[in-house]
Amino acid sequence: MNMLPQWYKYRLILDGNDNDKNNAYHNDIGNENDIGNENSNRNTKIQRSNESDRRAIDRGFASEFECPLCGSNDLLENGQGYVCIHCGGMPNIPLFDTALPYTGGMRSHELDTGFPTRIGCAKERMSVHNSDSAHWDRLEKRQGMRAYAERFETEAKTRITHLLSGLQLPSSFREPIFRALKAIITRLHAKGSHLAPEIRKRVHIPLKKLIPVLISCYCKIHGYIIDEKALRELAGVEETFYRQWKRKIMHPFRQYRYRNRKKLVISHLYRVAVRFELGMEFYTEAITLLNTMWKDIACTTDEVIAGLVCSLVVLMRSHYRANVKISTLCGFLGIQMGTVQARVKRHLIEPYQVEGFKSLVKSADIVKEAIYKLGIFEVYEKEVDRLLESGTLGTFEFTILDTEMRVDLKVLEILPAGGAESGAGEMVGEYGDFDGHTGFERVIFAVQNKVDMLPIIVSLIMPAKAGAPKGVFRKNSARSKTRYLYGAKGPPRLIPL
DNA sequence: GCTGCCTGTAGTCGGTATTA
DNA sequence: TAATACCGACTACAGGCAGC
Repeated sequence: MNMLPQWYKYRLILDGNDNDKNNAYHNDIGNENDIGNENSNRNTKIQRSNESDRRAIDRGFASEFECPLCGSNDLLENGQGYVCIHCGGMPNIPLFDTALPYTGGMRSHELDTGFPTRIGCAKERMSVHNSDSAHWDRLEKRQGMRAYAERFETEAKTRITHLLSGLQLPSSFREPIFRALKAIITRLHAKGSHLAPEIRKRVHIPLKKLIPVLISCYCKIHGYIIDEKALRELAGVEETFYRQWKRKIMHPFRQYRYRNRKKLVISHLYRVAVRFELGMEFYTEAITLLNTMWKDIACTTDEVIAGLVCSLVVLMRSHYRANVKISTLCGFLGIQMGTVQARVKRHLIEPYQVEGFKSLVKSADIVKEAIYKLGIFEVYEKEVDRLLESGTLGTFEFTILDTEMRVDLKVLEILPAGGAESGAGEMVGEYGDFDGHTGFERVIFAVQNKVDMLPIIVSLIMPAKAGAPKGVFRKNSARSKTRYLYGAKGPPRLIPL
C-alpha cells in the first residue's frame, strides 16, 4: 500500500467503519471549506452533505482503485498507470488527465465537459454548501450518474477483454460487444421489452453473468465457434443461468433470427478446409453436398450441419481420412461425433434404406454408398478399382482443339503435380467409351505421374451431341475432374486439363 | 405434463505410439 | 518385448426443448 500515491490515502480515511477515519475526513473537509463553526441547522445540513459526499466518493473510488480482474487493492504505480501485483491486471486509472485544459468558466458538474472530477472544485462546494441542499443533491445525483457510467464502461470493457483473450478471440470484438451490452441493458429496461413490466423493474443482472452470455450470442450471430463450457468456467457463471439468458438475449435479435444460415455454414466449411488443409476440392464438394441435402438437414444448428457435411465428404473420399479424424473435425466445430452419427443415420442411411450401418467410421463404405445414391458425385474410386483389377496398361495422350471439343483417347498428356510445365504420364488403367450417337458422356482415366509416381484419377465428362460424328462434342461443354487415389499426403493437387 | 427429437456427456474398448 | 499412455471410436444415457 505504501506504493500508492499520496491522494490515495483519502481512500483509506474514507473507510466508513472507522469512526476516527470518518472524523479525520470530516475535519479535513471542514477545515478546507471553513464551515465547521456555523449554527446547528447548518451543521446538520453540512454533516448530511459530508455523509452523502463520502458515500458518493466511496462509490466512485470503490471500483476504480480495485483491480477489475481479481478485486485486489494492491496496485503498483508505474510510469504509465497502475498494475495489480497479484494478477498483473492494469486498471484504467490515469495518473493525471492533462488532455483537457481547465477553463474557469466550466463547472465540474456540467455533463459532457469531460472532466473526471467527483465533487467539484472547492469554490463550487463552498457556494453549494452555503446555498440549499436541493442544489447539492442535484449535483450529487448528476455526479453519481456520470461516475456510474464511467465505472460501468471500465468494468464492462475489462471483463469483455479478459474473456476474449481467454478464449483467444479477436480483441476487435470488444467494442461491438460493449455496444450490444448497452443496447441489451436498455432493451431489458425499455417499455417495449418482451419482459413483463413488474419483472422488468427487478431486472438487475451482474455484468459478470451477462457479459459471457452476450459474447456467446455475438459469436453465434457472426459465425464464430467458441467453447461455451470454457467460457462459462472462465467467467464463473452457472450453466442454468447461461442457458436461460442466452435464449432470452438471442430472441430479440432479428439479425440472428433472419441470418443467412447457409452462408454461415459455408464459412464453417471453409474454415474446416483451411484448418485441416483439405484443399478447395473438399470445399466445393462439401458445398455441393450441402446444397443437395439442405432442405433435409437445415433443421438443426449451423455447426452440426457443417459437421455433418464435412464428415460425409471425409468418409466418402478415403484420401481425406489420412489428414483428418472425424472426432477431431467435430471437436473443431464444437460438436460431438455422436450427434453427427445420429444425423447421418437419420438423413442418409434411413431414407435410402441402406442396410448394414453400424457406426460412422466403421460403416464408411455404407455411408459412401448412400451418398452416391444422392446422384451428385461420380463413383470414381469404385470405377478405378475395377480399372486396376482389369490390368489394362498403356500410354495415351489427348488433345483438345480450340474449334471443337475433340477427345482422342489415344493421346494423353498430363501436367505433373507441383506446377511444372508438362510431363508425360503413364496410364495404369482406362475405362469408358464415348460415342456421339449413343450419348455416353464420361471417360475416366487412372494415370500415374512420373514425377512422384502417385496414381491420379482423371475424369472427362462430355455431354454428347446427338447425331454428331464420333468423338465430336459441343464447344465448351466438356468439364474435367481429377482425383488422387490412395495414400496421398498433404493437400490434394489438381491437374489442369 | 407428456412425448419425441436433438444434442451432449461419460464410460469403455481397441489400436497405435512410446518407453523402459 | 511388454507395459503404459494416448487417441479415436462406439454406445448408453441424460438433459434441454418444442410441439401437442
